[in-house]
Amino acid sequence: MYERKIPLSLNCGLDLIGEVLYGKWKIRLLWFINEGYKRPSELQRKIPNASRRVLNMQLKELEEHELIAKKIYPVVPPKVEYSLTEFGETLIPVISVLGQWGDEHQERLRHLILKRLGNPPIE
Amino acid sequence: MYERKIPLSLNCGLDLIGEVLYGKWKIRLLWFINEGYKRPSELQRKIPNASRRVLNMQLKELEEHELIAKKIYPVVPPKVEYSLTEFGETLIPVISVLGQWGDEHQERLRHLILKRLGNPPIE
DNA sequence: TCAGATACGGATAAATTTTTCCCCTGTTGT
DNA sequence: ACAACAGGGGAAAAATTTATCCGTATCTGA
Repeated sequence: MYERKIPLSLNCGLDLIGEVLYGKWKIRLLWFINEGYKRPSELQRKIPNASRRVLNMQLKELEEHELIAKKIYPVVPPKVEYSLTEFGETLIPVISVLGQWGDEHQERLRHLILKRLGNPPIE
Repeated sequence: MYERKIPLSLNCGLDLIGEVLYGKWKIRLLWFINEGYKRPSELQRKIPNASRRVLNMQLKELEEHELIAKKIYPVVPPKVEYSLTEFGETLIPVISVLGQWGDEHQERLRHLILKRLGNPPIE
């Protein structure tokens, strides 16, 4: 695994939540799992822009942070299901607040973001 | 400036808020500005782990996203003060929710994060 | 038998972000 | 005269995160 070279700060709550939520797709993974999309292949279809590899890596991190649980069914073809842990569920209202703010201000945000970026490739 | 090569997604509120809040120090900058630390040098002292350069860059992005306003006093030695815009203020409750979650679960989080990372350099 | 679905993971490359280093302006204090 | 502080910013290196490409398995349906 990658070995950090720059010191980590874990002083306040913001540092801590940042540590478990940073990662391009983590919030969306939590969200979709909460909505009932449990299997890796379902999640990959919900987030087609992400490479299969990163989703697996981020799922593993979420699991190591005890936000989700992974259940492997010993069947063939393989079947895996993720679910939120109790701890992970406490994060749902938080993510919901984030999403609401974004939704409430969508137009303004979209405009500001695009303005700042010139002509970025979208979607 | 850096020119994006990977497409941006701006579909849902989560994408949008992510776009303005991602950046290692942005949330903390907003927080400290809200607490009354307005001048660049004060902010740098509050966040000594960040390089001076990045703070300036992230402040500029926050400004372009209209979350903060920059006032330059034409005096010598130079004096600059940042403040939250009305728009930026709407984000404070959101950040507060993030911080609270992190605070509530600090012990568990600290433990989980350190466990996953082996022996990371801290602070 | 071959294509496709399910799932996992190593190695390497590319993209992106952050740090480091050096330089600029002008005033104040020693 | 010189260091320190106030505020900036360009260029390049380093750190970190994501993407791409490949290879592992077993079973099902055409």
